[in-house]
Amino acid sequence: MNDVRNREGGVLTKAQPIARVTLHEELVARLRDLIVEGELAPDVRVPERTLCERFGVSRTPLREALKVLASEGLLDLLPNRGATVSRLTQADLDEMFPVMGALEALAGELACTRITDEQIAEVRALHYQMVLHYTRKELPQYFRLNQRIHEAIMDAAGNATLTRMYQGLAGRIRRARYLANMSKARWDQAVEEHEAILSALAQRDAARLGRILKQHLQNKGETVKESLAADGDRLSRTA
Amino acid sequence: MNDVRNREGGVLTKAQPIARVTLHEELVARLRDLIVEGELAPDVRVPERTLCERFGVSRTPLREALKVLASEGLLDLLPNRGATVSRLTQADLDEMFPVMGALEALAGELACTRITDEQIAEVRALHYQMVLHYTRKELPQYFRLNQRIHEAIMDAAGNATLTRMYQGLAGRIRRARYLANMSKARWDQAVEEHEAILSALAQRDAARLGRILKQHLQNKGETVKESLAADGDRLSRTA
DNA sequence: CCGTAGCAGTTTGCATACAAAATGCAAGGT
DNA sequence: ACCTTGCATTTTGTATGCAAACTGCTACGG
Repeated sequence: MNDVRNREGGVLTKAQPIARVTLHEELVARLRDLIVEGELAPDVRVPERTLCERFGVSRTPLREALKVLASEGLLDLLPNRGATVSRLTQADLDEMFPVMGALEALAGELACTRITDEQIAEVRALHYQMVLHYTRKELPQYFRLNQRIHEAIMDAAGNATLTRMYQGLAGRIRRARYLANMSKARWDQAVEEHEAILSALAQRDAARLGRILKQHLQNKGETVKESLAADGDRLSRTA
Repeated sequence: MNDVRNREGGVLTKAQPIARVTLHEELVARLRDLIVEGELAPDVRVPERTLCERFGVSRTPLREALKVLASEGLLDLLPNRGATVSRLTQADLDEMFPVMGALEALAGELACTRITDEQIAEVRALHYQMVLHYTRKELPQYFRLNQRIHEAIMDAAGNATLTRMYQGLAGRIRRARYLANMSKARWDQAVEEHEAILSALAQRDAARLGRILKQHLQNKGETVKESLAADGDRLSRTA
């Protein structure tokens, strides 16, 4: 599919469009990474000039990138006073997790109606790999697999609009999750919930999967909250 | 609250920050209106120069605004080939209404847990005013009140993150609703659903309100779909 | 001693300038 | 007649320049 016929009737498989990325596009991606990974601290003014030198570009594309990131909520732009990484407060997180819950619950419900057996098998594979990391107490790998499972369900939902909103929110939350740890009890609970997620998905039980995911996200929120409370607020002081 | 004490102990009510709006900010708002109201047709290239002359600004702030609107999904930006208003396809709408349903359902549930009697009274007032317009078959006024009711519930939910995502999606959907009409049966049904919404909200029955709103949005989606099917696809050819 | 005013340096907002890419058209070839 | 090719024009992407706003410091006055 997606082939094209030229005049003589010969078939030309449509080539991948050459990836020509404009500077501002690239800058948006790079800056987003810097912010998510905490390299740029919240509330610290980052002069445009500094960033320009860092990336070797002029101010014009950089400013375009800043505007985009501000509209995504990662930066705050004060007129005539430049950009700061927006601080993620506890209140922000309290707001974000319920929204994530609603989006993921919808994704789960939609996924149940259209997921293929192959896709379920893939989620199952990811799941068991994740459980393996759990038994080995490998938290970073666990997180990575965890994220991939949620993304796989999101993909199976087949709703690009939903995915976009999910990714936007997930990107902001990830900043917090970078710092968060997990108590043993929470980790046990999360894995149990993932067992239930897999089971509901395999049975294509939309209502149940929706409920579980909503609860799962609420618990994730609690986990992050506990972790931050324990740590002291590292979100503020990360260099 | 939010007052500030100066050195002598006198109270200074914190004044509204002077609205100094930068050009690109203003441009984002104005362009958004042009797009939502259909003044700029989908898929038509709009050269930057034209817009610059229209607004009397240079290309720099205009381009910053274009990047933001593109990140909101209202524009498509093709490298070296400028901006076009993104076409709202039937498939897009099919994706958007379920997401709206999930967001509004969450808003309803949250609202039930924190809404005050005064806020309920206000929603009730809006509701009866809306019903009045319904009995008089005043569709535009009906739409306006309808929108305000949904926004009032959103406000009552007290979740700024949720509100932002809702507004973003609502802005895009509104483009379609501008053109949509309603059959008598659909209109009757919508008003009935709004009665149920008011009732559930007044009883602060979160679960029920959530279910009703989700269904309500699904029906709205069906209504728009029918309307577009009847009209032929006006979204494509609006001048 | 504290507080304010004024000034130099910095930073931002916007306009303009220039290079690369795309578009449209006309001339030439098949 | 159609398709290709090359060139002039338009449009976009990025860099630079300039004026206005902000920042921090010093000096002056109470």
